[in-house]
Amino acid sequence: MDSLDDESGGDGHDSEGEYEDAHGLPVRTHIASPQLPVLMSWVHVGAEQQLAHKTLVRSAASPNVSAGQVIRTTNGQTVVFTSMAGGHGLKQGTTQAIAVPQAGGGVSIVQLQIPANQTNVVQSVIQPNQQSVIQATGGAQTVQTVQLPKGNVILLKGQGGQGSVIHSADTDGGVHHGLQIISKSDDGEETITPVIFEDESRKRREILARRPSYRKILNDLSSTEAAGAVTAIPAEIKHEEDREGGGDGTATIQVGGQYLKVLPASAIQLGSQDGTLQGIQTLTMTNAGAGATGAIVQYATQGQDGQFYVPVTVSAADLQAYQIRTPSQTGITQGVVMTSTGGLQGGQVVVEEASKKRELRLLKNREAAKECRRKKKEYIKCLENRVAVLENQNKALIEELKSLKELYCQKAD
DNA sequence: GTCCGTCTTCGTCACTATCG
DNA sequence: CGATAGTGACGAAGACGGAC
Repeated sequence: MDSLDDESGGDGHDSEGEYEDAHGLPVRTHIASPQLPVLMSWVHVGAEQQLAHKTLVRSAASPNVSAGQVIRTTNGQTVVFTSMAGGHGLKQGTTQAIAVPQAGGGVSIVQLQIPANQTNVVQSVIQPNQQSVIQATGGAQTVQTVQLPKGNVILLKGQGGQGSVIHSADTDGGVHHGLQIISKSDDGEETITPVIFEDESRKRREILARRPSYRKILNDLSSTEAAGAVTAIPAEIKHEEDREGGGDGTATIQVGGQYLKVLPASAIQLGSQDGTLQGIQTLTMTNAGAGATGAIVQYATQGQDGQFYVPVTVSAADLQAYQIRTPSQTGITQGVVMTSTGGLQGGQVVVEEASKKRELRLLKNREAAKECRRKKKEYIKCLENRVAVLENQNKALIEELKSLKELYCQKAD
């Protein structure tokens, strides 16, 4: 682990460590607190703070949260937890856990044990993907060493010298915690964004129980992301490449989810984006020649209920409109209108529009599916995180109970 | 190296909820 | 009521590990 590097901050309890993040940038971490950093909610730092990662910090501490925690980044890379004295902070003599979800996956559980009757300064060197240590000093002498699980990172990372400060102002008896993020740009301009904490984790759990979908669960996050705000996210909160539909310049017709490549020679070939055909097997159209009076369209379909309607004979003089329908399960009719008066120019516009419309829809749906899966992953991760946190809490409570029992027995003796 | 089973990821479809 | 987003279900493709 890196050496600890004490440094006095505004409250006199600052100390910090340094490591390189995943991008090779130096990240200095700093956790200092006479009590423990007690963040009862997910703290999300949006893009407007120019942070490379979402910052999610949560503590599984008791609902009695004291005001005065500070999470500070210097050049966007230093994290400071500071809890001011007073308020309804963590009780001394307890063990607390901070769960830190990782941007690349995984969750770090930081467990901090606070000795009784001592002033606690928690010093930390948090190293990614390494076993790290938080030291909590009690008073002048006592040092409590707490191990962080592998892979822990408190992600508060800025870019280009930008820094962010999450500051909690003391408020009314610790009931509400007016945390703020102060983003400092290169020119020294400060942007203060309030951190909205919901009151209790229990409330959030209840919300979770009522929420049937990831959308709703993550609604808070989404809204705050859009606003660029830093806000509390329910405890159960919470990217990629696209494949563009290729176009070879040939007009395509969309029929029942398939693509018909329209060739100038009045021949229609069936094709799909991935070369496979579902349901529609063949579609051939032959013109008897430029002067011919008829066109024969053969359309064979297989599977589903692929009904279709095609004119079998058409007059060259007429505006020939072929409408091929494959009533899908949704009832959406994907019609194709094409003219065959010597060419397919007029129909190509319509065809292209339909094709583009479909491609756009597929693209959007693709994106939506990705986003949905991402949220689902996050959701599952958060549930797992909650389990870990609650297990830690449970362990701590058991320990506390044990010690109280011992104390009681001693007094009884 | 090959085959096979399992797992993961992704695209698509179908359906529902929501919104204007 | 139509457009859109969200999500479950399904299948395809690839990765991966184990058995041979």
